[in-house]
Amino acid sequence: MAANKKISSAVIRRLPRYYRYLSDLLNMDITRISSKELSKRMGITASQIRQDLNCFGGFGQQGYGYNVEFLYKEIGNILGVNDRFTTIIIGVGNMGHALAHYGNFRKRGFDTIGLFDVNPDIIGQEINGIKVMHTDELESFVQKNHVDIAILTVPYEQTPEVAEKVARLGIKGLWNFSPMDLRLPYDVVIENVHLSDSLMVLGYRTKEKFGKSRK
Amino acid sequence: MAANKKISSAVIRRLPRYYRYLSDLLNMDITRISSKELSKRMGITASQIRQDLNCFGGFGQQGYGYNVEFLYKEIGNILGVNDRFTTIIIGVGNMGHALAHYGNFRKRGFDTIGLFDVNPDIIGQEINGIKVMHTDELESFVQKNHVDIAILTVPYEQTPEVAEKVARLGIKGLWNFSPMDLRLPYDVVIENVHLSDSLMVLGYRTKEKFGKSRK
DNA sequence: TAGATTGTTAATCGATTAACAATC
DNA sequence: TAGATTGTTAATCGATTAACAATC
Repeated sequence: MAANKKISSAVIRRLPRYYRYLSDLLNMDITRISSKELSKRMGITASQIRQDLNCFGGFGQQGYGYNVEFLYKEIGNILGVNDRFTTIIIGVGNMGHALAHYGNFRKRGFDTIGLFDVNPDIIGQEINGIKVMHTDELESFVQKNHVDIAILTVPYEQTPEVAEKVARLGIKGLWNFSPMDLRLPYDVVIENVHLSDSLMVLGYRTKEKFGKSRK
Repeated sequence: MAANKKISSAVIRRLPRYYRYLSDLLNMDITRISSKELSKRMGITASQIRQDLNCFGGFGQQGYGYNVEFLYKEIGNILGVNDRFTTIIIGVGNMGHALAHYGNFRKRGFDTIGLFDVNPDIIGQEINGIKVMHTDELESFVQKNHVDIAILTVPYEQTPEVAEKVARLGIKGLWNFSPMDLRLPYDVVIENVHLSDSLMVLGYRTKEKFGKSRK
């Protein structure tokens, strides 16, 4: 039976990964799995799997392992898949556009309910049944609709300003795609997606492993 | 003077972040910075900064700190910004499209030299001066052009197959946007960008911190 | 029951932080 | 020179792994 110690960031970041693997197992009609077998599939230790899961509860059974469907649902609940988070996308450029089209988020518990931009060419366009509104309408929209998470895909220079505005309106989660670390004087959870950082790490590792000769 | 011990993943992942902050300092015409001052800006300890940098060399000077421009260039070199990595994008859907347009990669050392898709409506389109080719032309393209990194933005089901093809052609770096962990029987460096995972972590943290009442 | 596998405690490993001598 | 700040070693902290009693 799990205690409620502070759960570390490392553990939390592994949860979506467990969720994906369990989803795959379900699709393969596998009904039970041991930490040992799962460890082989995921490339992590069985010990870590059991430790991680026991942060949240005893989901397994001695001598049996874990019931895949049960564990899948439990992790889904921990992650809030059934809580349904409402999201808005601010900045419907190429990246915002791509995210608006990405169907996978819905399966994971996120419903996009608003799109915002300042470009008149884009405003009024409909994506996945949602009309792009002018960012000026953001405030009244947020007053009428509960918004959990704002996805920020605005140009670099505008990011701090828009982020502050969003935080001031009381939105509690912020998914930031700009290559800057936001720090806000508001009580907001921020998750950064620094794509260039990720690419640079890949470049470094490729170079480190295979060298880099050509210009 | 740094030894050449194995540099940990944690350190490497911080390099692009240092690079960004140094770039900002340069833009603010700040010529020197101490680890203490940088630590305040970045929200990490000065000790960590000095430890990290000393994995690669003694870039500072006692009593002075670090020369911003020099350090910026050194980290740039470590990351390979001047080595110029060539990249191709496979799958020019919404995400591939967004990445093809994203100018930031060039500044960080990456040149997109090829775009590939199988959709006849997309093939022949030009993005940033590059024509989208059919994926069938991939092999001959890679034989004629040195490609360091393949960016995979193909649909979920096709990802393993395309990844394998790319690896077989000798491409050494693979940036994967599909929500699956690729494992290949080839010597390839893989960096995953699991956007839904990141969003789920944000959802979890928002819920954890502020609760989640509404459906 | 015997075998398997969990939940959990203890041991290990690695990363972060603190401290300080070296030195600009 | 005196003050500041690095580079680096040592101490601490936290995360991962190992071990095993509990138990299905």
